[in-house]
Amino acid sequence: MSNRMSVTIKDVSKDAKVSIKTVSRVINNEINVSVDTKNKVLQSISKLGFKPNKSAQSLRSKRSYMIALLYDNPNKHYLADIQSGILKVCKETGYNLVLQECDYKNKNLGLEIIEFIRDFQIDGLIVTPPLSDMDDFLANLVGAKVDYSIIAPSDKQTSSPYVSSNDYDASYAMTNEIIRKGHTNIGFVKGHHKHSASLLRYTGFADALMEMNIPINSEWIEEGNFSFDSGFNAGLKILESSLCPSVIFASNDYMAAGVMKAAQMKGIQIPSELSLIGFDDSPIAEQLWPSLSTIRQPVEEMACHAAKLLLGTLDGLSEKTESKEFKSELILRESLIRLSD
Amino acid sequence: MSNRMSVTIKDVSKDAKVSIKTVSRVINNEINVSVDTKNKVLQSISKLGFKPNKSAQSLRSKRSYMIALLYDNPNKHYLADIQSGILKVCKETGYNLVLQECDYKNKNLGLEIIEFIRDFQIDGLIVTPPLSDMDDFLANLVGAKVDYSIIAPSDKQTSSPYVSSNDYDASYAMTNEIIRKGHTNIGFVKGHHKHSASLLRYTGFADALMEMNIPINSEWIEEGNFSFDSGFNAGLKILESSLCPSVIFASNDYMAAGVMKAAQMKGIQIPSELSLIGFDDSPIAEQLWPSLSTIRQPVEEMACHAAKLLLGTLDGLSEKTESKEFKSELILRESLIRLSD
DNA sequence: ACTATTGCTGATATCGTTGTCAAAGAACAT
DNA sequence: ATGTTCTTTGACAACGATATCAGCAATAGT
Repeated sequence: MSNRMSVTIKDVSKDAKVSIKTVSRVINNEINVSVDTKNKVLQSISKLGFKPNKSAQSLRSKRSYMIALLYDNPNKHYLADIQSGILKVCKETGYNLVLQECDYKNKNLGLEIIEFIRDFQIDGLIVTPPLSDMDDFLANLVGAKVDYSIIAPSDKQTSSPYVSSNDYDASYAMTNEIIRKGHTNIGFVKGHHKHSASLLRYTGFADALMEMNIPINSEWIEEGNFSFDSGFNAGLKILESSLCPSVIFASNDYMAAGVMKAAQMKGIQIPSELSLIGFDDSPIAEQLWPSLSTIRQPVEEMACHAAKLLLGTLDGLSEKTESKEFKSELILRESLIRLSD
Repeated sequence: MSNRMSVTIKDVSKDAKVSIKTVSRVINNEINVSVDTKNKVLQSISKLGFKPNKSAQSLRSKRSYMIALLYDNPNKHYLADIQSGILKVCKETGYNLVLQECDYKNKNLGLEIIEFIRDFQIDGLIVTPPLSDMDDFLANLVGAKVDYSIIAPSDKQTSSPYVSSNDYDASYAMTNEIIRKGHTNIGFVKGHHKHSASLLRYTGFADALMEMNIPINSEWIEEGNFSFDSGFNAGLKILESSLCPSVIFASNDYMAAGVMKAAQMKGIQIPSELSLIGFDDSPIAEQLWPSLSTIRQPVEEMACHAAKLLLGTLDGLSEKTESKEFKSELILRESLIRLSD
């Protein structure tokens, strides 16, 4: 480590000829410090290059300046985007991010997380799906007075700060786009039923069909779990139906990629014989051939906002950030074609 | 937060009827504590559910029990694997991981990282490529007496603890496999020249060809930067050569996927007209159709080991872990076929 | 028997902050 | 002039651990 003796609040107080408490007041932006003294202190701080010692602050104030990201999500790109969004805010505010992988099936998860928070004095949590959909887990947190913000909650009536996306609307809009392109035989691969997004995406799809009086063929509806393999299996099943759909809409890109592989193995040409739609605009959407039409969510921005929400409730000071719903964007690529009938 | 008053070393000392220093000795596994007192103390600790306060420990001992992962790598799967490996070790040892994204082109990176370490009292670093290949950056760390371990260093003579993989051997072995399958017209997409792995992978390839007296056609050698797009462009170039190779070996799976897309767009059938090889066994290798033959590195295990190396040097106590080279494994899938000539 | 060494223990200082509380001075009301 | 309030400031305790050093008992060495 650096062997250079570090500058403490004491050195600053000596240099500025004030008490250490006054320096502390300046650091923490407390009121009741005259402009003159404040300037004097600030000058000494920058002159000496003083940085408050986090451990001491943490010990005394019971705050660690660390927040934790809770996740149990197999989608690494999603997580990576979430992480970068949060890290951006952390960097600005001097907070630190620690990662905590969870097992959503673990019955003791609530207690374990609360213990983790107590051990490391974690200031707050950012909770991602599917944990964000587990109401009893969240209730545990509330009970222990843990601060947190939620990404993509199931229940937007929640009193907790959250960011969400318009899964329903996006799915509805994409389905309309599919119909506009002349398709009426439409398959759908649902996501994992534990994720609230799964239902929203399916409902948006189903409602759009219903409004256009297009019947749903239950042979063409399968449930996956957002993984490539589950998409592959769903694809095989659907493509073995008596009559094949002309397009399959999967609830995320990985499952769509799975469907694509299933089709290719069966010798079905994409997109000429089968159009394909994904969700999320993962990198793989662009890397497949033909490239996937999909729906882009601003995941990184959402995470950014979630972090701001959390830090806003932590520092009572900073201006309150509000919960927010983010809008998705349809991305039309090669995998969806107009049906020439 | 939990409003329950937490148990301190003082409570334990009172309960066990010893001094706080003795409790501290037990916690830290110091010598010179009699078995009797040690047991008494341990009993009180578990009875009261005492957990040492990290901030206080950190303040007094100048150790934060936090290590940082330094990265500037666009491959999110790779990073995710690295992270899980490190987290596994952290969980066992009570350390915490913080993430630090870097910009390898930043001239001040060394100084900034040293400042970061000082601010947060980070105990040590795990350095990943391409940062692990920047000798002047590493020299900075050494100069500031920062502890670190390296993943995939360029220079294995280094005195710093490292984990590496046998890139050269793996590439050599795969090339032999290609030749054994009857191919002699072989293209290669190099990786980013800043990564030491790029050279190793290429040299293994080139040496294998040379030994079999197979000439290298420079029209078929392109350089990418490990991204999908760079692979796509390299693929386009190679496939516009006067004569096409029967197989292209790319230095990672994303570039191989790019080559595949380029081939498909040109109407070249894979694998019947062109075989394809990747490197890394990223998830995409299995998700493409046809699935990619590639080389699997035990990235997560490597990261695990790197973490152990670092923590080993931090705790002088724990048994010294040694630097280690990990072996890769050839994964043969659909994208490589035997040439019927 | 006497000193030197070793093993075990505890009183107290210390790390670098923030919290408590009281005091000094300015501003205002009476 | 006097009392009351408000603003600004500092002395000192406190957070919960580890570090220092001294003391005491037990063992070893002569």
